[in-house]
Amino acid sequence: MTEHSKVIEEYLLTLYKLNRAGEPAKAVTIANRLDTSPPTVHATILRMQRDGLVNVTKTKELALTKEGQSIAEDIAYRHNLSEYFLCNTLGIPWYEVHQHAHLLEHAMTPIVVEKLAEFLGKPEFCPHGTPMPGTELPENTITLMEAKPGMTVEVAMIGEVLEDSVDLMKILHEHKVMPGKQHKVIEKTEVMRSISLESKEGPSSLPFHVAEKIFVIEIPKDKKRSIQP
Amino acid sequence: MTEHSKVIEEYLLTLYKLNRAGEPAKAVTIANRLDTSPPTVHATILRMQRDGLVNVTKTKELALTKEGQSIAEDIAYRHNLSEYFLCNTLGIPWYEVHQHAHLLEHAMTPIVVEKLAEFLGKPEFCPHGTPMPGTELPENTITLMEAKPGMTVEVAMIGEVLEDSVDLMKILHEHKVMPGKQHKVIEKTEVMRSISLESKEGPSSLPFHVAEKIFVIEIPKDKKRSIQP
DNA sequence: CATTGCTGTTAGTATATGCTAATTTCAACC
DNA sequence: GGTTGAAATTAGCATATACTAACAGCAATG
Repeated sequence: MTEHSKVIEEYLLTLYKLNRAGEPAKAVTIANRLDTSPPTVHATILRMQRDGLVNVTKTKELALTKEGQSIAEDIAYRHNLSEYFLCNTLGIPWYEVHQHAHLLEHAMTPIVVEKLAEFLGKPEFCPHGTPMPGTELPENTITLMEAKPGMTVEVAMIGEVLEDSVDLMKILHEHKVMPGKQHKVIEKTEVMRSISLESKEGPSSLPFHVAEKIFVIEIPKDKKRSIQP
Repeated sequence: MTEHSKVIEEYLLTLYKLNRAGEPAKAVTIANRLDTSPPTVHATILRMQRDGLVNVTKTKELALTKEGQSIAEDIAYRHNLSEYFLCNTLGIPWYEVHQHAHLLEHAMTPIVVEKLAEFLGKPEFCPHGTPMPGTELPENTITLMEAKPGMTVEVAMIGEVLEDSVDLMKILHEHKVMPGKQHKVIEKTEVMRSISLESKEGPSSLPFHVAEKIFVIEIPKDKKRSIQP
């Protein structure tokens, strides 16, 4: 568990998130996500291989080593814990915390992590609904894309890819498409490539590529809005 | 107010602290404080000059520019605020917070600083008694070296130079030589080059070089221990 | 089967940060 | 006034992180 630079920590976290999202972990993907040139990514991955953090398969897939995985989980935890703190303790809007946590996650000593977790009551999900490493979303979680018209669903998690766009996040917030809120799926129109929803706050419409990254749980009819005032 | 690297922020903070302690700000001093070789310090200072953060006088003194000063104050504020948070909110011992804050101070966005300050109630002193930039110690503050035998003093601030040694800090803690605590000055022995104190917690003895860095306020006889249970 | 196009890789640079060894500068002291 | 010693500086080098331009490899597609 040596010390690693901010850059290396970013790469590890990116690989971790790609894994969790079930997306292939390739060098190009990192280049896109981190807005870095392919040669730079290439060189950095060579160093990470040298340092035993990743392995590169014959098909050029990047696989975290035991150590890489372990460090990545640590960073993800620090990130999610920071977000929880910023949102619930400091009152920064949930759709803005990501960017701030992005810096903090690299600046927390193990003691700070431990004490902060205690202070916050060992939360298991960040404000976007992302489970801490070691925790999982409920079995019956589906993406909003998979939800059928007529269903009432409760938002469980806003996919991490979406967090990078504050503008989009803000729109989701305005329509109350956020963890814990319930929405009824009205229709999915192929032509518009969008899904329309209806909630207490009014109607909204989300493009398919966004709906794919929003995870929800179906709410049986008789339990609708059980936790909504 | 461009973005500056962690390294540059460290240099700025070091210069700021040297200024406040009234010590001459030379390149060697930075080299010692930051445990960096003189050539490295030299090169870094050239970059800082180039970027308008410091000026070098004919006598090789390093002087912060307006901008350098402003950024340095900002960093000092983030540092002190972090320490206050770690100590008062998370319950990390006051003599250990410095090292953790050392990382956090470079990872706080303006919004986080603002919200954290509000949450903490805009504190004016860090756990070591260091005033936030803009705040000053009371006029009648003296160093423990200047206190006369027989005086009862209340510790106001543990000089920042001492914070780097956790071992020393821990000893100060064990003897309750910490902000807010009162001690009676028993004697100053030149031979031992140390000062002996006496408090409710018992006697203690501090070497001159440490006593020079501890700032205290004389407590008039009739007010002794007014705030101590 | 050959072309197209994405992905990966090499080559060549640049900057910030770090080091050691050697040299210069300058003030203080004999 | 000359010597000495600390401080500054130069030279030479190394590593991590970045870039562009150019090229290689390989799969999918016409």
